[in-house]
Amino acid sequence: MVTASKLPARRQRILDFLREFMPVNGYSPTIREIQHSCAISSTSVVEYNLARLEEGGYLARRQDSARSIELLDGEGNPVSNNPRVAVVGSIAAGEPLPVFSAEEIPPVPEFDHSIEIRPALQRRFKALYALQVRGTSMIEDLIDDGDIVVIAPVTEVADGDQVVAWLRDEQEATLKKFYHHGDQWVRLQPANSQMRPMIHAADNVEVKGKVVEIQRQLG
Amino acid sequence: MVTASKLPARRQRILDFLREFMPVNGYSPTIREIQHSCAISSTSVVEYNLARLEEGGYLARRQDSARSIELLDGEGNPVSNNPRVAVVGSIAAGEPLPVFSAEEIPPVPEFDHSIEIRPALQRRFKALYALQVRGTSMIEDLIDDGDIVVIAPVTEVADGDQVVAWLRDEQEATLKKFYHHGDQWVRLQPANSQMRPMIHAADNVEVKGKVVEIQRQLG
DNA sequence: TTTTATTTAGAACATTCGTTTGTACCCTAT
DNA sequence: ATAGGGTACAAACGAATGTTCTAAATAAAA
Repeated sequence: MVTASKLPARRQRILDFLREFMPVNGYSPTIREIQHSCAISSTSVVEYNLARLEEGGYLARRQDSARSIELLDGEGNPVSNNPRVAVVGSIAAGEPLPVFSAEEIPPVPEFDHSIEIRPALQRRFKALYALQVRGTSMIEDLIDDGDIVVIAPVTEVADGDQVVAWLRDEQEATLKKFYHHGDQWVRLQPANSQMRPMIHAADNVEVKGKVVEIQRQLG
Repeated sequence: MVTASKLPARRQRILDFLREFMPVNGYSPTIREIQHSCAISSTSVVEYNLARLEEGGYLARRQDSARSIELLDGEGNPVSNNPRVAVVGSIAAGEPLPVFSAEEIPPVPEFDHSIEIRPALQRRFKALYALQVRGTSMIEDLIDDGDIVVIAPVTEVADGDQVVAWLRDEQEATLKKFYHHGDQWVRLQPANSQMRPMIHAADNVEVKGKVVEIQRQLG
């Protein structure tokens, strides 16, 4: 039985991470994945807290078995884990995206906002996240203001792909169509005839991922 | 693509074991568990056959990751209780839709084509189906030629909803935006300024459902 | 404060488990 | 027969991953 008492911060953070990770990925993280995602110095700390959580009825594990954590509900039944991805922020042409200020895609976003995705998507790509589109720079590709795009963090993209491009010098992320432009340059093209394509030095452009799904709010 | 050809006995046995083990346990067995359960002398034989099964589209695995086997169906989609809806046909302005010649939405379509949807959708609506859009009559609502729209078979719709409307007299189904037009009339409006709205007698228009999701094929 | 329980830390260990390599077997077609 | 593809075997490797131990730090209780 899950007691309602408050958990220590560390333990709560681990639990939060599990509740985010497992629906998104469809499988359990390893102890070391928990360790790194929760900024814990030792696997033994993770092990210790997992043991406490198991005692508390929050989860169950199999002995000696990799990726065997199962989240439980208040009655000790396994909780369903439909795939979700976190909406980690918004993106638009030229608008800075502080989330990407480092080079990493945020593994544990503080957002409590996530969207459900088709299970097929999570299988095709290792990690996914979502961004809400601001503005109509991709309107001719039928991506509207307010739409949510699901991003696969791939670095290899083909011409014409809709990509999240990180501009190193400008420290900005933008959603654009990607085209090679000679060897040393890339063209980032809005899907909006009122906006100009931007040519950038290839080494100033870091492709953070590409759009693999668009979700629109419908009545 | 899964070929219909018969598998070697060993390989079939492995597949059978997976299909029995995974739904029951909710997770994938390891190579060595397969090995022992199928009385195989070496892990490399399991590995070899798993590779063949993966090539054949029977399953998918993650590289270097324990317990990562996932079973797939004939279309490379996951075998699971993940919600799917049948793509029962295509729809466009003025184009007949024989599927609706009767009044029923086909509950168990013979189609071999279906798409996966977010589980949340299935929870919200009782029955769902999908149509592939032909033409650009809804382009200004960002529904493109080739897009697949998921339809919830509701009869009550609000002005502005994107609906599948069945025209009794014309025996046609069309995808349009729906507006009341006085008491006895409805206006079916394309989202395309080059096309005209159509005014119909209310009792000639049968709303078959409304669009609740749009899926677009992306690279 | 003193005492006790809880939590964190670091390191090493042991096992699990996917992967690779080399060889042999068994068919079928040439 | 022989060559080649498909399959099976055995062994070993190495990375991934759960486990354990000891000590220190911290929080809670007395």
